[in-house]
Amino acid sequence: MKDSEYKDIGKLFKVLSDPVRLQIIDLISCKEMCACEILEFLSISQSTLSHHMKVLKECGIVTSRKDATWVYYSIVTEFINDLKEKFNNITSDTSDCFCYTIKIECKK
Amino acid sequence: MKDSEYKDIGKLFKVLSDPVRLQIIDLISCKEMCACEILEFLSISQSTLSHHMKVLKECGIVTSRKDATWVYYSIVTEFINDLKEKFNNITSDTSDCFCYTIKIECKK
DNA sequence: CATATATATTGACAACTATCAATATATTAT
DNA sequence: ATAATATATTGATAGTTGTCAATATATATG
Repeated sequence: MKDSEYKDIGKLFKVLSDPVRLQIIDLISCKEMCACEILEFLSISQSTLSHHMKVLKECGIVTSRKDATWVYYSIVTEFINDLKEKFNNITSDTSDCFCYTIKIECKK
Repeated sequence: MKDSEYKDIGKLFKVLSDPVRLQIIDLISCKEMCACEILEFLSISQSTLSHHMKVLKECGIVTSRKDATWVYYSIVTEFINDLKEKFNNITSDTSDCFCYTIKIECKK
């Protein structure tokens, strides 16, 4: 696995490291919700929610569609599954770990 | 799911959000390694590695055993699996999502 | 005891970010 | 047109953290 891939996966985990964003994901994984509906469940300001939704969208975890004044958000399941698979890869003994491809000189 | 649970899971994802720590996990998921061996694979200082190993240990993802001057690190698989399960819970429509337990007043 | 190696800790600094109030934009209803 | 509602953007701020050099501690070896 390349350096850049660890960075990319790290960025996604960074997005998932915020408890509010985890709550949002939990909510919209049950059903599609508009921002004002999500906001009712949380105790944050509207601008903060808007910020979180932007972060979730920009990284690919969430998608949205606009209907009149409302913006409906939902989870991109394939994207999440892809991340899960990559994490499985990292946490198990797989041949594409860079410990098999990089030669090191260890004095041990 | 309680507020504190989202916080706890968020903290674990925070730990996983660093690309260097992801590399370390990838390495030691292949086989147990001592710090100096891990260091050979990475381009960071020894003190930085020590810091990362402390973070990984303190959150429960990694465990260690000391043998002479060497400290050997390995993954706590059950812990990782537990996190994966919790993430599956968050990213799917499950009855313990707080959208089912909290009553909201939405004008929609 | 002295030297070398392995690991941990401390302190400092730069970079990042979650949050809010205020404001802006867009759409609907009256 | 005006008011109300939904969402986004713009600073500003406070808190967090990854990194390194320097230092400390621990163990083995000669």
